[in-house]
Amino acid sequence: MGKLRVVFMGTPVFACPTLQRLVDRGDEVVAVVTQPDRPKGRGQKPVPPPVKELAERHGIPVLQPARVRASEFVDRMREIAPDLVVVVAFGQILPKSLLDIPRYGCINVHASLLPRYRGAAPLNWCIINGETETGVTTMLMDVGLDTGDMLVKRVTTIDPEEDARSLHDRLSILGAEALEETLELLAAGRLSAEKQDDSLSCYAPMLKKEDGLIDWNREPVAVKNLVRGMNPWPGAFTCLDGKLVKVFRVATGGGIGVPGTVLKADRDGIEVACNGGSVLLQELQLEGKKRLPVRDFLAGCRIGPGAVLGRGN
RNA sequence: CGCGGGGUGGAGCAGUCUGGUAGCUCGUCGGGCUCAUAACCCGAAGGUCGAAGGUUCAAAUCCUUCCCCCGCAA
Repeated sequence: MGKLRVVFMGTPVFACPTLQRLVDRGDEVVAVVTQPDRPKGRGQKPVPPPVKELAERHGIPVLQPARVRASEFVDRMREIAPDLVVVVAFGQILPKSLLDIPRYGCINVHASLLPRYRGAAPLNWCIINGETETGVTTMLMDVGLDTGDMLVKRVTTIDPEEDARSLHDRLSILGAEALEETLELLAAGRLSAEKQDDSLSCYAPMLKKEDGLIDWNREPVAVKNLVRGMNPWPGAFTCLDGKLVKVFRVATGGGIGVPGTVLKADRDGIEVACNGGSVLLQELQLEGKKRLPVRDFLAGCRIGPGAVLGRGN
């Protein structure tokens, strides 16, 4: 098999290691497709996606269609005529007309062990649900959402203290490795596809802001999993005096009290009662303020036993 | 021009509306107590109040411009 003409489609940081791997391998990446520059952050200035910046550093032509379904874009892809399309966290659904273009199809790197956690935010939901194991799966894309036949899997364990940032970084590397293995198998003619068992599937929808609201009526470990799974983005949160407080790190404790009530506040953390135990807030951020370790947080913000979190807003 | 909060000793904050000696909780350093300590007691050092200009007898505080940080929204 000769050198493949590859088109890479991806958008956020998660996709970068895989693109970088393709470049390092010497694959012929003839174009990179990514989402349009979008207004971001304060000031709403349009910001280029991380994949675009990486592609430009390597001198790869970048396409940023608002809608990949648009016929102009599909036509453009037909002109480019790639042998293979690699998709990692692109952010748009590919229509059949596009999937049919490359001879070897469209291969997607997905951040879960399919068929579990299909969808946009698999790694966050894995942590939130307290999974102890996850991984990445490459698949031959079809028109469904993450329903394509599976090619290569890589498994990894989730440390009980690990948060979404750490898992994100690890899985983005694992994804690059899984894709590389997939391409090697493809080149060797030994790539085999396995159908997904739909009865075992579950979905991991895009995170919404309100998913981060801490429910103090849940068990300590559930609260901790939420905090881990939402760190660093979008962040688990609660309310104090009508103000938003983001919570980035907690430990579980054994204190008993009315859920949401502060039991004590010292250098070890702000201990908050929940269902059947307590949680110690160790890193938090008050609305409009900086993210702080609990020690610094308490230096300026007087909060003591009896205060109640989660009311208001 | 998307909306809003903020920049005050090393950290986090109060003080700004109603101009008039720079304050709190910590940390640091020195001393004391203690079997001991992250605990307690005594003492000390450390700040051109984000920057520049303006008003005033007098500006952290009022006015103007700029820089930086953060929450919301995307």
